[in-house]
Amino acid sequence: MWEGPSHRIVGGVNLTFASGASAGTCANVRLANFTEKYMPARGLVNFFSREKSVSIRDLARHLNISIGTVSRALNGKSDVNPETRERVLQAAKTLGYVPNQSGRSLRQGTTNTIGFMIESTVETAEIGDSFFFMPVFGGVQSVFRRHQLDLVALLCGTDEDPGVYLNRVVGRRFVDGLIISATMREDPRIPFLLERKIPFVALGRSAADGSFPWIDLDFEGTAITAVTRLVGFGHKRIAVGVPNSDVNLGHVFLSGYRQGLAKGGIEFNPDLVLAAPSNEEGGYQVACAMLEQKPMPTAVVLVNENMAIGLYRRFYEMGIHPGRDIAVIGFRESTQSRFLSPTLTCFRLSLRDLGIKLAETLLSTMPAFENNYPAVKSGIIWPMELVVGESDRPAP
Amino acid sequence: MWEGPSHRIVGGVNLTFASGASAGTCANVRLANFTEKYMPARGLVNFFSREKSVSIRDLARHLNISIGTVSRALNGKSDVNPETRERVLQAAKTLGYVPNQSGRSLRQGTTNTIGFMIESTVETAEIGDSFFFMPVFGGVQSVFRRHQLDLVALLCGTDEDPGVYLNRVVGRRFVDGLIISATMREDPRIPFLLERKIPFVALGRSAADGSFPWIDLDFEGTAITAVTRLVGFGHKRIAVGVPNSDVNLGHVFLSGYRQGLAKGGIEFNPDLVLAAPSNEEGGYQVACAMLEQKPMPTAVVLVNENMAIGLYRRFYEMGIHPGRDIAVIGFRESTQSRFLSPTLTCFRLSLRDLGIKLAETLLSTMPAFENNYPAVKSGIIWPMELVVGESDRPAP
DNA sequence: GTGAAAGCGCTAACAG
DNA sequence: CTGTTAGCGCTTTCAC
Repeated sequence: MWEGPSHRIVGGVNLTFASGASAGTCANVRLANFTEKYMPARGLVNFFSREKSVSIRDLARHLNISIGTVSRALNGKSDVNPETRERVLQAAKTLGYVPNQSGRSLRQGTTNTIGFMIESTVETAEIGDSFFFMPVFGGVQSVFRRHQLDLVALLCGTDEDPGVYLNRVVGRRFVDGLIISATMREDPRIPFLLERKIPFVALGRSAADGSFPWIDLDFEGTAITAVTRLVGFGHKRIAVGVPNSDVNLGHVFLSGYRQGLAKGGIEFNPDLVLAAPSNEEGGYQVACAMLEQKPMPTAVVLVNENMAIGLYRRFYEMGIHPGRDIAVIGFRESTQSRFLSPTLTCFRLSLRDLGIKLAETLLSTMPAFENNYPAVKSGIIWPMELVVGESDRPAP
Repeated sequence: MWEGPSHRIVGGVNLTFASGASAGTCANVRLANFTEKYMPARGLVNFFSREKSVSIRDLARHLNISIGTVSRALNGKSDVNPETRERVLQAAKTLGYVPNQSGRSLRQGTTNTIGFMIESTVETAEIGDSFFFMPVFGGVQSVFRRHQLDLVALLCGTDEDPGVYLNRVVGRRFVDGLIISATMREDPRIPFLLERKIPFVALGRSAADGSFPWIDLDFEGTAITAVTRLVGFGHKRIAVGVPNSDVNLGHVFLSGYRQGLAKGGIEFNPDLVLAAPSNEEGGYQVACAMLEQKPMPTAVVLVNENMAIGLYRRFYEMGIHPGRDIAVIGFRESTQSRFLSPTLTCFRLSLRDLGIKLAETLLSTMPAFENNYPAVKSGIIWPMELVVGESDRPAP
């Protein structure tokens, strides 16, 4: 993992400073030497029929043994002659046999597939950049592979109700378990899954009555840390950018913001709570709202790092420089936040580790795997460490 | 769709200018009023058993008719008494019946599921930001919904070979069709899918011998347009940032770059071709490489808009301002490129429409749907229109 | 217009 | 250790 030297990591008691003002490294630039031209496509063939694939019966016939034995050999059952097993495995390989999942699922009642439900609506995609999800997926998969489980992302379209979608997915027995994200404050998916006894874990808390397995980023802690840091710099008017949807993390973040203020002896001012979409445009709007206030806040804490880009832009248009004229603390460290100018003060976490924990938590709730994973006793709040950038240095 | 007024859209013969220097809008900022604190989770219940779901047999028993009739009623067959159908539908609703997909698939040989294969490796995720994929997914789904097809994203992990993964997905009969992305110059997935006669469409050309259905962004045309524009501004030393992987779009983009140079009467200089990862860090590296050259190129064309962020950063560190001291043209217009400072000159496309076309192209190759969709005669190059930002105005 | 029955590919139970 | 068989849930003949 590449790390920009201009960030100082502040985690727990450790405080490290890096030298230099450079955000990146110049290593690994290679000159390309592509000379060939791409080949234009010719006419298209038609795809009329799917080839019949080889079934377990074909395999058995080919080996002149029964399908039961083949099945047992393939599934690693103990009561099968090693030599026979070898022959079966060999034949399976040469014939290109892959078990039909529908057949297995129908028989076993499991699909060996886990779904990660992500919503593609703009509003709910609070943490929805793929450079968020991709490493999380990677971590999840690294665990699932050990158990021959496949991960698929379930894409609930904009024009479909998440509840209806979930009902279909669950009813069809499409997956053995679910990871849900973008948890709402009141999220009907949770009682639904609990009632159906579908194993699941939520990426994000909710306010739902009744408990369920979840992991959430430390929105509360980061907000407290950020506000406390700004108060320490002498800031008094600290704005906060929160989502304008009912996604629960907004409530949690705001709670932390208020706790941080209280800790610093500063009175909460509702006018400084600015709700906007958790993206670049939302950040632009937050900056606009700040500019209208008199006196203008001297600092702002954002629930989402993408907001920083739009916020920077609006301030840039006004000749206001973050880190010089105003203090900005973003949320999650991302490639972008490292390469912004000025680099963004924000919080770091290992998305891959988060994915691993999500997977382990899910498996601990599944009958087939619970022996391998200790039951999670309660929700998990994922710690994040402060990464000091250039955007929040000045005291007012 | 929100549109930043500072961009002038230049598409075909139309040329529109917007006034003002603002990149965004201040509308729709709402003050939040979240007062309640989130509820902490209590202890966890254990999830030991999945509830037995209602089968078609249960439904039949409940209605005192045969399962065959129930099936026909649910599937909209004509030879069923309207009254009976009504009773069945009603009962299905009240009992919460959802057909088991494995049963259907086993019987019908289709899964009613389409897979969109995305690779989570950093290197291959050339166009891998979710604000790319999400709208594409949305478009795809809007078409699939008409045919009761579900879209799932197939996540090929970093530690798994795409070929092995694809083989498993296909062999298991997990999906009826596939959309593959991040097409490599020589992509073994393509002959594999062609040979197995699995319906698919590729997002991205390849150099593969033999034809197949694909849609690709106009990397060639955009490169030509960008270079021609820069040449028109008087630039002579124009660098190009391309991917450092074998993803085919790099070759195509470079081809367009060379064509643009040739058109402008400028000799191709291999030293100006800079290969780097298609992300912020890569852009940083490209800027580094440019800074080392003497004389420094006066303009640069990037194959990926994320590179612009890192490139901006490196130039910022050196006090070099894009749009004033150097000309930058990025690739795809994104929320980020609109909110960068200066805004990025780049190219616009409708990702949703792209998704729609992908879906339609795929369906045209599937026996069950080909009647509804005209066969695509060859690969499709998706047009993009120039969006003039602030990053490329000056002639040197 | 409906019921009965076969069978998709697979695994598990049981008999030998 | 291996073969036989039942049956997972569903759709689709075919008979009536």
